[in-house]
Amino acid sequence: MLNYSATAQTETISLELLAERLKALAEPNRLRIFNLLMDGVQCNCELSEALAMPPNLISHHLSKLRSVGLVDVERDEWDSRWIYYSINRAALEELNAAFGSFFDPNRIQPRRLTCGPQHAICRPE
Amino acid sequence: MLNYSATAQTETISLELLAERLKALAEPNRLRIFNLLMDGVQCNCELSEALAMPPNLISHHLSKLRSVGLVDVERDEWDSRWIYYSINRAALEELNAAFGSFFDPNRIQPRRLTCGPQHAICRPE
DNA sequence: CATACAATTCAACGCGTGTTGAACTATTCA
DNA sequence: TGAATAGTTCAACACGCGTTGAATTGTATG
Repeated sequence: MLNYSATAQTETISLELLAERLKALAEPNRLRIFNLLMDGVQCNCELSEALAMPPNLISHHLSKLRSVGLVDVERDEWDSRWIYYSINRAALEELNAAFGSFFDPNRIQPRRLTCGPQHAICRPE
Repeated sequence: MLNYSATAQTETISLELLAERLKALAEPNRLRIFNLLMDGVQCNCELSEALAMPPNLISHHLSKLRSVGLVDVERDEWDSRWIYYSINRAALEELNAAFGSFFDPNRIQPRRLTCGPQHAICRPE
C-alpha cells in the first residue's frame, strides 16, 4: 500500500489513498489541532481552549482526522466523560514515508521531448 | 519560512502556508498530473491524452498547482502555441522538507496528563 | 431523582471546488 | 485572408466543506 513504484493501476489506487489523507490534513485548523496532538495534548476541552475554537468544531475536525486513521480515540478509565485523542504513530509513519518518496525531488525526470512542433504525437487522431 | 520549531506566531503562519500547498495537492487528478510532470511529461495535450481528461480540466488543475508555486510554465521557443509545464524543484524541496519535519513521528510527545478527572484545568472559568 | 459536565450530533448557512460544454485567444501555416 | 492548432477562459451546475448555534447523548455527582 502507498507504494509509488508499482504498476499504473495500483499507483492510481494509492494516489487516491494519499489524496484522501492529504485532504484531511490540508486545513489550517486541523493542522493546528494535529500539532497540539503531537505535543501530547489530548482532550477536546484543552484543544478548544488552546485554539479558541468551540468544542463542537474541534469535534468535527477530529472526526475528519479519525476517519482517515491518523488519530485514535480513548475514553478515561475512571471517568468516561473524558475522551483522549492521540496520533496513530503507524499511520503517521506510513504517510510520512509515502509523501517523502512520492514528492522526492530526485524523482524529477528531465524534459521528455515527445511533444511540441518537432514531435507532435499528441493529436487526438 | 515553513519552519516548525519557532514561535507560535510564525508557526501559525507557516501552518497556513503548508495547508495551502497541501490543499493544492490533495486531489486525485492533480496528484496524477503531478506524477506525470515528475516523469518529464510537459504539455497539456499529452497530459490530457494520458489521463483521459479534457484539456480545459487539465488547464484548471495546472493553474491550481501553479498558484502555489509548485509548477512552472514555459512556452515553446519556435512555436509559442505549445506550453510546457514542469515541477518547480526548489518549491518541491521546501515542501518535502517541511512536511517531513512537521509530520515526523519522532515529534510525537507522550501523553500530557493535564486534563481528566484528576487534573481538571480545562474549565472555561 | 436532579443537576452538572464532556463531548457529540443536528440543522442551516455561505462559500469554494471539480466537472462539463461552449466560447474565446493567440499563434502557425497554406 | 482563412483554416487549423494548442490552450485558456467563461458560465453553470451539483456537491462537499468549514462554521455557527442549539439540541442531544452519556456519564458522574450530590
